[in-house]
Amino acid sequence: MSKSEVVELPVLQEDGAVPCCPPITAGELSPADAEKMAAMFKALSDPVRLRLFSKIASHPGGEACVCDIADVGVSQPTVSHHLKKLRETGLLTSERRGTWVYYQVAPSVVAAMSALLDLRS
Amino acid sequence: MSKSEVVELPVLQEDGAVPCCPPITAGELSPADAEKMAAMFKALSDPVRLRLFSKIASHPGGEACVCDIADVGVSQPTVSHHLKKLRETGLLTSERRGTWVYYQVAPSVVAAMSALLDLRS
DNA sequence: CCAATGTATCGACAGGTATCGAAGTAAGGA
DNA sequence: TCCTTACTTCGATACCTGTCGATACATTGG
Repeated sequence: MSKSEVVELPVLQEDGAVPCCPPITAGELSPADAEKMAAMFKALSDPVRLRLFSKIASHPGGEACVCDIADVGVSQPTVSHHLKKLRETGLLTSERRGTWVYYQVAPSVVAAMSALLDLRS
Repeated sequence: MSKSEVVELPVLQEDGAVPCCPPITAGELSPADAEKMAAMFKALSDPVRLRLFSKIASHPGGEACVCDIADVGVSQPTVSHHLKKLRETGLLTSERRGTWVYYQVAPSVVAAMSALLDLRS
């Protein structure tokens, strides 16, 4: 849980080039690829999680303290629960700095999602 | 249910230019926008639905008969249930032609999703 | 060491959802 | 008209998920 190494979304290969799955319109998804992609979409399928993710992504540097984004209309434990889900899916990473915990958008997440949607053309 | 006019995803404006929601990284999402976007992601957050969508999207013309895509490892009623959800979300449209029912990818769905992910840069 | 603040985990509960078999509807052919 | 095929709807069930209050853990400051 408190690993210091970068945790990457199973969907995303750090290798730079090709994401896990072919573009969604390029051909029939394999069951395995569908499973991975669905997990990513699932993480963003809750309005509260989407707002948290958006708040972090739109912060300068793509990172924000929990205290800066916690105002989304649900209790503090619920915010923590959603952030954990986003972290487990690999969309966010977290880092403690003193009293506060900062969440960052995982590198190349948005770019990888774009690739899945076939934007190369 | 059997409307002949094109049913469009609430998330998507047919106007061509701007989708309902600003790019996810451009700023904090409003609660209302988050709700709409989450609904779209939710529709794609199930592996079976994602495979069905992918099968249709990768078919020539972006449409396919149910009989052509029903082989995804679940019962036929379950397939129908998932297709209904995709239709209700506005990602697919359906049309009966004689014995068979054809599902099509709703126009500009993928493009609109791309816009949400901020691919302008 | 203790208090205060920020964040995470736990346990419980209500509501949602994926799945199935069975039954219903629609179209075409004998 | 009746049967067959294609698909949808219905009802039931097991599981998953979002939410909360209470509690635990972590860090800083006194």
